[in-house]
Amino acid sequence: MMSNARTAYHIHDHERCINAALQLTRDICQKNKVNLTPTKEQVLKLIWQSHRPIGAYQIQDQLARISRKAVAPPTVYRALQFLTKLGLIHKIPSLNSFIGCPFPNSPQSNLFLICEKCGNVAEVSCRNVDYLLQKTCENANFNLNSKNIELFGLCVLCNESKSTQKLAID
Amino acid sequence: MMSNARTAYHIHDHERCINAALQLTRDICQKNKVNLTPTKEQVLKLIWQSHRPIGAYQIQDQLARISRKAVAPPTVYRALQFLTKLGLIHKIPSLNSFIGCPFPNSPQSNLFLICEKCGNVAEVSCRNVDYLLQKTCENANFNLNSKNIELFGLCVLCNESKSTQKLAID
DNA sequence: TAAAGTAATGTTATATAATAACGTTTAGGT
DNA sequence: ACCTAAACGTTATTATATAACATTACTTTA
Repeated sequence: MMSNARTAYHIHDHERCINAALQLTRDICQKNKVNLTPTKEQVLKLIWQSHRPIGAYQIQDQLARISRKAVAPPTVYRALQFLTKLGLIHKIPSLNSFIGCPFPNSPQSNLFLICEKCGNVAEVSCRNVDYLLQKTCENANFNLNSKNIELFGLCVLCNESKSTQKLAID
Repeated sequence: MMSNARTAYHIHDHERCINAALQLTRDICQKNKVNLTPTKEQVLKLIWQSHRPIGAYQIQDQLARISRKAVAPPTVYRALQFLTKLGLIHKIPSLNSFIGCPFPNSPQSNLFLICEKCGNVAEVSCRNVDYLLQKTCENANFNLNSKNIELFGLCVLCNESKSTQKLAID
């Protein structure tokens, strides 16, 4: 089982998360012979600025601020599509927003642990879950291709300080 | 394990699905002492017209046609919220659309088997999956509240006739 | 190096999905 | 008949996403 729940839900050196993601991204782009343009890299960085998923239009705003010029939605959505195809980011459909993938090379598909209080999302990659879901689908004669698994609840920190903590906002 | 995959993905007497859903709905509304108004019942029927999820604006169109007058989005969304709260329908976030719940009384949360070809969706309620996900969350110190599990693939029929079948549209 | 090709980006418009805010109607209860 | 609360209507707006086409920039090869 792989998971970034330990870092995502605790105080940590987030620069390391960002750098790791960037490095992985560059590797993967090179392997796939695709071009990581400045805009795309900037979008990736914006997504990785925290462990909270970010919406396309928030990205648009921030990108416009950084680049000091107007940015239209297609620019953002193109970058999002590019990064999604490579497995570098994921869309969380129930939140209409996007999060960086901590282990884009993982063969398993991923669960999202979505903290309803602080908004942070951790990703878990688990063979047992994959196996059981595969079996469940076979029972139903369903030929499984892909999954989106969103689990909502409270992360460690928010759970410990249920009443005192507020929704963390940048 | 409960599942409506057998009916959802096969030719069947769909009137029975509709009637069962209506009966359950009336029971549940009575139990909860809430009022199933004609509009809400009509929306439920529209959602249950097939095993394919339907969007809010499709519901709007059809509702307007049936009632022979203009229907605004809030009317639809109110009905959707009402039915969702009672567990009678589910939103499938990745499709921005809504599907009737075949067993609203089930204590487990549900998996959606989404056929990417015909668009039909079956629901599966499975204790093992629930248990394993609960355990997985405990490992991550995550206090699980609710889930959205969307599985994409091919249903029996579409899988058997991969090349011949088209996307079924009403 | 000029021309052609292709990848990336810009631009404008529009489609699609959801909600806010407030006014009106209507169905019981007294 | 009158009051109240729930349901519904209405208008406007916000949020999310994509279509279609123009332009730029980079590459490659004649």
